[in-house]
Amino acid sequence: MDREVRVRFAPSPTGPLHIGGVRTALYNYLFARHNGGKMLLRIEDTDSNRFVPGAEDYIIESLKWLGIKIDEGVGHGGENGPYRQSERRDIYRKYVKQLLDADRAYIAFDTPEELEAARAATPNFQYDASTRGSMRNSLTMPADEVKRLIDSGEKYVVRFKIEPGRAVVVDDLLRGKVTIKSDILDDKVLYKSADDLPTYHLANIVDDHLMGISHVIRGEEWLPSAPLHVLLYEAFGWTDTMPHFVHLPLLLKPDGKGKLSKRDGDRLGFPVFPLEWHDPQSGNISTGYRESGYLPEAVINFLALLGWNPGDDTEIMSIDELIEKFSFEHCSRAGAKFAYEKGKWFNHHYLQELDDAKLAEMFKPVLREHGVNPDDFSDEYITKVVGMVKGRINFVKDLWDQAAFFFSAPTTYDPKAIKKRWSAETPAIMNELIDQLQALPDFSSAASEQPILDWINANGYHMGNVMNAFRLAVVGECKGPHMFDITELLGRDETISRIRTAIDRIKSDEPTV
RNA sequence: GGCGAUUUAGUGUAGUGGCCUAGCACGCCGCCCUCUCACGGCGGAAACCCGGGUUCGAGUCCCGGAUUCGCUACCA
Repeated sequence: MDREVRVRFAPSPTGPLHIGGVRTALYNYLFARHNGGKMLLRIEDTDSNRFVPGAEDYIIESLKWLGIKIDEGVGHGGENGPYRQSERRDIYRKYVKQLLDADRAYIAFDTPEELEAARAATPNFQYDASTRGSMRNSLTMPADEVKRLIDSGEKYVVRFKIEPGRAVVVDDLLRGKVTIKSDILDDKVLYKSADDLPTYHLANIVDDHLMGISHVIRGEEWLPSAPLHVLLYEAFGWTDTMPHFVHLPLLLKPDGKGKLSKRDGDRLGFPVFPLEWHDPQSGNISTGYRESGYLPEAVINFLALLGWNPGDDTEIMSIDELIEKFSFEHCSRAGAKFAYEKGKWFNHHYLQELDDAKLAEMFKPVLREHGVNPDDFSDEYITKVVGMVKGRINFVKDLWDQAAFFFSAPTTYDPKAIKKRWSAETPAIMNELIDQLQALPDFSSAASEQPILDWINANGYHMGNVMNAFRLAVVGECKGPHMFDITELLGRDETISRIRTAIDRIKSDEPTV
């Protein structure tokens, strides 16, 4: 394997990039970088019917957000272009002709209706050596008739002529040699005159060859057609430079059966696309990992481990570490259920490593969404808040649930907490507490905690009840960081004001027990 | 139906014939910490698809079955 490593990610612009496609791109990228090779991005838009505007830009932006860098290809320049298949018609035409001239392919005029009829008539109909003799093609029709039909504008396709009786071997780096009998292959359509475009199979082989691809790393759904591709390389006489194949296992539904689909994400509550997608046809909006608050490094780390491992127990890895450790030696061959719960954990982990000030910046838009103007608070204040509560979040937006009380006084009080911690004597004790707080020479957490605790003990009050009533008054419920860290940040005036409000409201709004 | 791939706890996985009384992580449960919720620390329940073989010895090798997934288009 002395050849320069060149891999490609070749999606179709038929919609947003699926998370499974992202993983394929990632493995391509990791493998290329690990071996000092190049990663190309090719857009396979040979199906004009399924083209979706915006999909191409979406793919490019997604890869960029994730940090998967493209060396060559659509949107990135390079010397082997064009990298968009719809712009390579001249090239494909030439190679189709080559196959036709060599008698390795033929022209077929059968209409979709005729094909359907043939399939209906014969149980396991397949357009191959056993049936092509009875179809309308250049093998069964006189040459001048073929020419006349073409000249008259009759639509036709070019089919690959597969000879039966051969054992075709695909050498897959992950699965070893996979052998298939050529008899079960059908005469695949390579080119359609209707839109003057090749199908995937032809375009793929021609482009991979011309672009010097050394390794074809793609999803397992391509394994069945890999023998066809091998045959195509043979027909073109390119076997000596045929790329190595790697067919990656698929991403499966977290529950149930089958491969992961967009519906699963909607149903179970997780994104299946890297970025938010606005469907141009339906107008529907699908959320993305980015918009859902995932960090790209978390998505990358999580995805990398879905079907691959470094050979030891290491789980937290930066993209550079992944590149360093990546190899197909440690790839699994079975499909992996999409363990999105673990994805959340990765995000939690990477969020903890983020600088508090950076997290605070990311929190500001969330504050605005909840009607809080972050400019009303200092960056220092928001940063401190974030530092206090970030340990309990999986997403940036979770910060609001944990820290809302730092930005506005509670307006309601958790009824269960009231029942448990707010008795008839509580208001009096809270009033005493106000006096104590007022008397504190230093309101900092470190300096205020002990005096207050001492006061509680000296009066024989119940520690849990007093502290939780205090917390209930300030926070609105029994949760949150260390009480005195909260009050230090809030300040003496705000703290006392909240206690007063609570004494007032809890007494009047909620019947005390 | 045909063809191919696949199979370790609920999930992602380690394991390349003895070091496996099967490891790690997520999730779950418990304990500790504690004014609360978390975090963290400690601990727990939980797996080699089944059946044959080969071998002194099999999660690891061979055969058969089952399972699951994919493909079976003028889609990729």
